[in-house]
Amino acid sequence: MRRPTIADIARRAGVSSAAVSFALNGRPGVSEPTRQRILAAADALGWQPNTAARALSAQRAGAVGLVVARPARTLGVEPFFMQLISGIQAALSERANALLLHLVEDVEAEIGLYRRWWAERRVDGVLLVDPRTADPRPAALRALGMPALLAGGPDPAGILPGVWIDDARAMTRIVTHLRGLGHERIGHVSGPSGLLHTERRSAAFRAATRTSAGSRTGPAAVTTDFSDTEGARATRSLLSSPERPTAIVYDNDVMAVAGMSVARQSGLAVPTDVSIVAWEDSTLCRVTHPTLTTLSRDASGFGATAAERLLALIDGEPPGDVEFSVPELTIRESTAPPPA
Amino acid sequence: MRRPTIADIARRAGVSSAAVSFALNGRPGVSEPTRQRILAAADALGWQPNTAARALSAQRAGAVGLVVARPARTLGVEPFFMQLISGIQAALSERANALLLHLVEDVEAEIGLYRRWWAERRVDGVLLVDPRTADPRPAALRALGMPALLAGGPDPAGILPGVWIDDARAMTRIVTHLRGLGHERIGHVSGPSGLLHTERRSAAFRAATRTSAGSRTGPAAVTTDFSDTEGARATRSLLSSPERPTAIVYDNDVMAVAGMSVARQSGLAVPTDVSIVAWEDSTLCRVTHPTLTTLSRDASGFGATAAERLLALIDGEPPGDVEFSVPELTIRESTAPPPA
DNA sequence: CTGTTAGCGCCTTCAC
DNA sequence: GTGAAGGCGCTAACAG
Repeated sequence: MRRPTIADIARRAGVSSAAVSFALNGRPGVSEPTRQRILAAADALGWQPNTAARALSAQRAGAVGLVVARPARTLGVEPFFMQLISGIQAALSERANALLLHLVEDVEAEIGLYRRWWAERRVDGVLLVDPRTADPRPAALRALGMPALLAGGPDPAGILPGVWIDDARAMTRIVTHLRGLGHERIGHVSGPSGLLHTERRSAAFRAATRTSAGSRTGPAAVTTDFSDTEGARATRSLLSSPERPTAIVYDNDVMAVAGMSVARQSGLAVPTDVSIVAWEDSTLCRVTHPTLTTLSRDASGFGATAAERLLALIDGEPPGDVEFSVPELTIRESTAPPPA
Repeated sequence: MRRPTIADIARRAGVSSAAVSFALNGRPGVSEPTRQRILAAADALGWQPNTAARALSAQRAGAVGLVVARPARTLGVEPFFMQLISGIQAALSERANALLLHLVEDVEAEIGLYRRWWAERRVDGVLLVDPRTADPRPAALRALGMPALLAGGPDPAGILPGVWIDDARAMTRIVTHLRGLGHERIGHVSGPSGLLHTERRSAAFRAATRTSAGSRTGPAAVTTDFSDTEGARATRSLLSSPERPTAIVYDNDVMAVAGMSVARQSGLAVPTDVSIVAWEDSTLCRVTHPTLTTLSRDASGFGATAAERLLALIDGEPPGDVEFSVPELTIRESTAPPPA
């Protein structure tokens, strides 16, 4: 049996298909009794709009895209992503939009995909994640004329509107906590320098650890590729420096765990000899001993906000940046006062 | 500037739009020189087919759906999922299909979404994951007449075709390895009993640990919800049982890590006093000390195979089950001969 | 207030 | 070989 169409409803209700369309979309043009009759008929038939037809007619795909240019391996370990997606969908579902997810190798492939999606009218807009310094994507998207929103930072190029979490204040919050415990030499194991949020955190770290006299109170920060291997290497480097830190802040959870192992192997106890803070809460941070003090973000809410903003953008509303809430610090067992 | 249409190409090449359609789809009806002229024109214009129009005309959405009914929290920690998605897309992209991903609360919501997607013609078919015992989904999908494929097991109801990884042989492989090291009392910390793959693993575990005399050689297996908390609890229970095992097999990585901590707190060394095997390799398994011996599956290849089968099903090819490769055992530091 | 009509962009039968 | 015409299902002008 064929799926019911508007024509079927029209026939059943004894009206024209235009009347049905009006009634279904709740707009003026039909009398109330007729509208009721039409709705009843549609309901009886179990009618649902055909996405393709609607998209063709409305010039709107009813879908937005999310492309991720990261190795799947890295993603799997980040609870942040799934939460983000979950939030994005909560917002999209409310407005009957779908999410197209695609994983690619690099930014070039990502741009290629945007080009294709836009030419095919497969999506109405896209959500960009992982903004980078010297990011080619905003300009490419502008050239395409494709609605897009940067989830993860304000666009330094000033091209795309963005939604972001305040990394700087989050970092300040962490450093304040450590300072409050009495730490003076704090280390930072950051992510790759090409990522914008990494840069923001590092800048904030430098600012927060600068003493009133103007000199820094800890060893230099170390950059990594976010992997456990580099997290371990960075930790070794910090712990063997002349100004050995009494606390270390890691830019993700995996590196924090790896770093904790290194500290222990070096004969240092956590948190007695060295305190550890991880950026991003996850199961991983709760199964270790000691459990980790972490920075917890509302990834889901962040995703929802980003999706809503994108939808508004697609609807032609004026673009605008939105700064999302500051993450909370969840204090667990890995942070304590420094050794006397 | 408007996006180019077939009519534009036709005008530019000086032919009818039907000729363009024939040329573009590589079917007879146009002379070779004309075809070339048309292709050149299309290329010059940067034409790409409009998905909505094509979908409407072809009665085919060019997209498949993947609904996941699990808390986002749980997913994030499973590298398996992202790898799976990555593989699915590799296969879909080749045939210009898109993937719609959606996370829901439970199986009822999942079925509701299938119903809507199908009524809206939003997707051409779906990939089901996490098959359960007494799973309502296959019957629901059959009632809808929606193409669907079970990724993760043969359908016990015999309704949907499936693609799966041989959990039984994988488990046998693990037990054989432990037996080879000399272990006789082996424990199993499994996932929730409602999941089919959990059931298969447990059954295989019971079969493999049964001695020739017919009695089992270890304590009873313990079921969990896959969380670190229950993994820890299960480990405590096993280690305090009268027949304390010298080796424990965990159904995921998070529980294995939690279990290792518990063992250590109980004063047992890993692997000297107790060996540990995790199901599913992940970063997590490599940042611990000792590093974990794990069962590594080709999630990406598995996803690609599943997607290909689904596409074939949508094309009307006869359904058929496919058993995917048996996972490899990656031997690391957490397994060793039992204490004498 | 209602109904007729003409597209949205693509594909495909059917005459030429 | 090629062109004209109609339909996929829905929406939006435009008359009635």
